[in-house]
Amino acid sequence: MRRIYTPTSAASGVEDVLKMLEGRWKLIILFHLFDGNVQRYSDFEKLIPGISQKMLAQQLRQLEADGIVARKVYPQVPPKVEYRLTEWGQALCPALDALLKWAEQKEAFHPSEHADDASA
Amino acid sequence: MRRIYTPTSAASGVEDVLKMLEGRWKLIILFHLFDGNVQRYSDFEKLIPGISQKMLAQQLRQLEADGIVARKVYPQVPPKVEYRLTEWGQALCPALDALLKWAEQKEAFHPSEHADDASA
DNA sequence: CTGTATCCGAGAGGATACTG
DNA sequence: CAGTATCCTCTCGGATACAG
Repeated sequence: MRRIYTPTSAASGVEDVLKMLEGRWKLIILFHLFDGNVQRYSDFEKLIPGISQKMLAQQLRQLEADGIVARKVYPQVPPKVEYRLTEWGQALCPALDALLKWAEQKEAFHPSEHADDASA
Repeated sequence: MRRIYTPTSAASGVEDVLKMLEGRWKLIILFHLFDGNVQRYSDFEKLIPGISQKMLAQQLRQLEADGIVARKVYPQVPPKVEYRLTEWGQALCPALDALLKWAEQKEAFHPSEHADDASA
């Protein structure tokens, strides 16, 4: 019995959890929190050039509400806020890592899709 | 050096690959193809009650175009079409598995969030 | 520095009808 | 059976301005 995914028993819960990772920036944000990394709001802005403040704040809030990311505010001026993975969030690292490895394997299965035109 | 994710070198490629998994149904579909499972169009309709035909076909096409899912058409009537993971798609299984394990760990970190009403 | 508020366009996704 | 076509709605996400 190699079945790992049982639709009737797990699907409902799995879909819920999966939704927490949806959105254009969630995974990207999480990757930058990988491995215990701690980032500030402004760090993300630098690390993820394409993201808007609205999206960054919004995604961060959702991640926080879902218990994946922890937000720590330092009561000082100017404000300082740190983001890091919660315990459960860190449990996501193996999956993040597997995803990364999969991404890297793309070249192995689809070599030089945008071939080297250097030879021309 | 424990860094696994290198923004400057991998981000561009990783984001691309990550996009292939975005969308409300992609992962769900993939989970049903887990472990070498082969499914027909109508199987998915039964397995994923909430999905519309449009979305099912569309997501399947994209997955196919991205080289994650293979589509096999049997030239007969009535038509028969089978879907399965490509080689690269199967390389996703470890990640899918890790995601599943993570989802299951939710209870461990957030026990009985919707408390047992059976006691009432 | 770390956000929030508002407006706006694009596209995701749903419902329904139709076809080879 | 396995889709496609069309329409419609709603949310996602970007841009800009403002605030504690």
